[in-house]
Amino acid sequence: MQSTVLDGLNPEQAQAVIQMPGPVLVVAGPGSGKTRVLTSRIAYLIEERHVPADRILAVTFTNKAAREMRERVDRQIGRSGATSGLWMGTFHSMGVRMLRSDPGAVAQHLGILPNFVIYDDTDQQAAVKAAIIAIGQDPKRIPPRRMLSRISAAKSLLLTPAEYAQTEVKTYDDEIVARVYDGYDAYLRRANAVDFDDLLALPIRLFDAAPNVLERYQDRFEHILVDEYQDTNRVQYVLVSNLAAKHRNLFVVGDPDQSIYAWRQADIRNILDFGNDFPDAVRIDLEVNYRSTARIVAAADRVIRENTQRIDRKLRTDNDDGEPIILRELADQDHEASFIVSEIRRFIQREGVRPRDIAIMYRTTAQSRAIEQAFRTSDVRYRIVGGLRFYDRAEVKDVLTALRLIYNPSDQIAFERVVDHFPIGRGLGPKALDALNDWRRANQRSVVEALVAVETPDAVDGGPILGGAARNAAIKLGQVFSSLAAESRRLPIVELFDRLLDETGYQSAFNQESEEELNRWANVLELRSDLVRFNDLPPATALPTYLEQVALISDVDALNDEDKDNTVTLITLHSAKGLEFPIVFVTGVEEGLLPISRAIEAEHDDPNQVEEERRLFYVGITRAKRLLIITHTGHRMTYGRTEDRVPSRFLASLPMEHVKTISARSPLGRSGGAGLLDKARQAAITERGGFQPMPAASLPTYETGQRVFHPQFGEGLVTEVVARHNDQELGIDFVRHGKKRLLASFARLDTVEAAS
DNA sequence: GCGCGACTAGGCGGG
DNA sequence: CTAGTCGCGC
Repeated sequence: MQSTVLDGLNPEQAQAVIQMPGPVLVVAGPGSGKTRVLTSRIAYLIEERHVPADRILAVTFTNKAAREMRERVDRQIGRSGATSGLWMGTFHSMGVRMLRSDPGAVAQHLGILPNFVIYDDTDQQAAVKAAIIAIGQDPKRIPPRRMLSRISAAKSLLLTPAEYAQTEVKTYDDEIVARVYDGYDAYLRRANAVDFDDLLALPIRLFDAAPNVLERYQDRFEHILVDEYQDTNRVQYVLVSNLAAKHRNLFVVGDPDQSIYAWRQADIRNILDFGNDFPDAVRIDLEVNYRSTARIVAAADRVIRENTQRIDRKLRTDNDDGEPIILRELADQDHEASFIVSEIRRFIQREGVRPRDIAIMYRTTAQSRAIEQAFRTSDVRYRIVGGLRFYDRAEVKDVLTALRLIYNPSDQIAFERVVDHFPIGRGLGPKALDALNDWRRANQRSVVEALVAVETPDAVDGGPILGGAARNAAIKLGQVFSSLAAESRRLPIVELFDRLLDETGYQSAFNQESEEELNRWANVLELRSDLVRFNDLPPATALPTYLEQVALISDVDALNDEDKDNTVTLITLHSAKGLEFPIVFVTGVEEGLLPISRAIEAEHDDPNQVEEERRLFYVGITRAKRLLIITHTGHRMTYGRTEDRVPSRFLASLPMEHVKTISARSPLGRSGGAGLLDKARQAAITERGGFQPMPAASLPTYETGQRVFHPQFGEGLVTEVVARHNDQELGIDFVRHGKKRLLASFARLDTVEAAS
């Protein structure tokens, strides 16, 4: 049978598509066509093996990847809806779906009611903080952030608070973690909330308590496919191997060299030890890179080969050499930013490059600010992936949180946010909140029930006792939220939204005179139009569906495809995994940033962290298809302090025969000069106890035949040098702009040190 | 209980 | 630098 889904695949790819039954591990290098293999395999299962779509589970790293993969399979099969019934999504969306599918069992065995909400990072921190205070500790001495990552690590090992306390506590610090974990867990259960780790761990607990639920899934999922397997953690491994235990058709794809989430408890052993975990597994290597030029592939290969924790293999490609990799040193982050923007303008204007084909990558989100600034004063449009998400803006989060409280009246964090941020919460301070909270806990009621009981004391338990202003505020709040909760079951969601804003007086919190506040109000209205898409759903399901979608959305998911043609992408190296662009800038490749200082500090005890940083650089390099530009600076401002920067150690492994190096050599006349000159000036200041004019001798001198780089005209060759008192007049033949005559001191030239 | 200015501490990545 | 907390006067 000649199959169309195998057309155009190389032998290894084709084998990966058809290899079955049993476990399969595909080790797929960057650009080796792994997405294509995944979609082809799904199409093959459905079309050739006649596996019903609803008996396939495919796990992806982002929702966006799931969406795109589904579209591709549909297209490949040539029949829309061919994949309906197929489970495709992230581990987290799969987890929440499982918890929603068996509300009875979930309530009975896990004590979680069907209207549970998902806590995001901010909510989690607030809950941890409450737990720290509850055990009589000071959140300033015990940072919630640190506690949370310890708790997350414990959950990723499937340890309950009791198990953690019993087996993991060795120091006083561990003891604190154990107690905070216990309090945090209780807090979440009281609020009928789950966190991201719960979405993975709770299904497993459900399977333990109700084996029939697990069996149902085991029977159903004849084929399970997992993408980005190198970034799965212990819980995800347990989940997947449980689900695949019956049919054993587990197909995982990954690249150990692109494992960049160890900090999130991803365990590289999942992929390295796949053969031990599943002894009958077939391993297939995809090593041919179809994405990048040969120079880029060579650079990637050389960079990653320095790591010790890896499977030894060599990347290959049949692609052309392409253009040299550009390694550019700049004075500081502003110079770096303006260089990037001027290069991009040149690409767009002179070479007809589409903005969507360009990406700028960086290690930390803070680095995007300077670049964004440079874009703002240009005519080039850009978009930032990550950073402050729309849904994280204070005003948007306020309204979302209030919607959450309508849906789940036990949501303590949501309640406290409403009290703090809505006009209707005025009058309720810490004392009143304590009284409400004490009553609620003692009587096992929701926060909204506590509010209602203030006015109409419970026949059995009485009600919370509040005085004066607090009492009135609590009564009002109780009325509004209990009536909104009742309305939510019959009103279309947009009307519910309007009622919420109306009855909480939220609009009056914005000063309509101030431009900034009007802007924030506009965001609230944008949220409203976001809701319109859900307005046709039955009122009972619209709200939970919407809240869930917002909770599970990732930065990359939010990547707005509408105007992608006209925008350059600014993205962190982490978010860039899985994407590709013809032109890629990897910026800030400096010690302390890439590798990040924390990894360097830990290097002595744990070299793995620096290795992960190297993999991150590798991920960045391998995103580029045609042209790779790497930048680093001589000094950089961090927290208002300017620090000298040293080029990253990773740059040493670049194959110099494929790299064109341009280092900063900043003549007078440019603010914030770089490198040598600046150091000379620094020395002059310290030695003579004050600023001295630079001696004329330190002006850069040029010679004919020298290659130079101009921020506007690009690369050129010095053809003529005429001495002019303390300066030089230069004749330069620019590659793209022809001959120009420039004065050395004003030309802002850099020298090109190595060319190819 | 609220709103303001002063202060300090964090210092990365994200479903 | 920036966000979040503290402590004051109202």
